[in-house]
Amino acid sequence: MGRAPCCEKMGVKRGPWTPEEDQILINYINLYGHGNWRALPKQAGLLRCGKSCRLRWINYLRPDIKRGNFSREEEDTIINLHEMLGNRWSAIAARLPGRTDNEIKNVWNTHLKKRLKPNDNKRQTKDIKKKQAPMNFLSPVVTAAIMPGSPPESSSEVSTVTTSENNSNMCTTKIETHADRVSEIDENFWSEVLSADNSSIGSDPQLCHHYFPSSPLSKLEAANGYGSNLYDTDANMDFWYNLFARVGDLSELPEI
DNA sequence: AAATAGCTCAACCGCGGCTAA
DNA sequence: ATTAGCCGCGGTTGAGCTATT
Repeated sequence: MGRAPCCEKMGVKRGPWTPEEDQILINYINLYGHGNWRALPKQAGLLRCGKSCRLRWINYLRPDIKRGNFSREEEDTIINLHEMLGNRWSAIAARLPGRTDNEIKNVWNTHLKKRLKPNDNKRQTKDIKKKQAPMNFLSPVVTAAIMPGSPPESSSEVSTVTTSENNSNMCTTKIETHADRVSEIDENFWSEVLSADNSSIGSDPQLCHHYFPSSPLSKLEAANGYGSNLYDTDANMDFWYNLFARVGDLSELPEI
């Protein structure tokens, strides 16, 4: 059975929004919010379907929208995130404050895709190096635990073994890269991660779950629930990316 | 100046996920 | 367990703008 159309085609206006319609929508949402998009147009007195109203608000009228051209930093962020996430525009947008998924999708399709094409390989190498840069928001102790030596030369050299032990409140995680490159990370490591500054950390728990289903975090979570706190608070993509880049080949990150 | 090709981006479409009945 | 409705997402479209011929 097919789904009913989102709105009746008869009597519903389509196409570009007029300033008057914008104002009506803004006024209504400012007064009553947007609990029910489907009911909104009727209540606000707009001859639009709810979907159209939602789109207009999300992509254009929201007060926190950043207008104007993308900075070089924003473009680089999009490129990096796209490399990891693919066409998950909303996930990418979540990490670019003030930018919408639609806008990012447009920028990617019109500019960035073309820009990347000629020297894709060079770009990827550069980006991977960038991702493996030291994490300044962590202490030298933790950084050293994550980055015990130079990065592995090739994926074939890397073996990943992750274990976690739970002795009441004590939690120890071993990350082995080569057999001769073993780091022990004690509970101070995780405490430090938990207390890391939000502004520098950001959050993307979903991404961590996607990328690192068998990560130390997941194992910790299974062992004593410690990891679940991390997911709920400061799961930082770059941080985890760097961490697990140490224990596995970047190119072997699981597909989302 | 006119025609046309290329580009941009707001808006639409259809699908899948989620949830309540 | 099934169905219906809503929301959000990603892909696509097309009007309007700009550059080129």
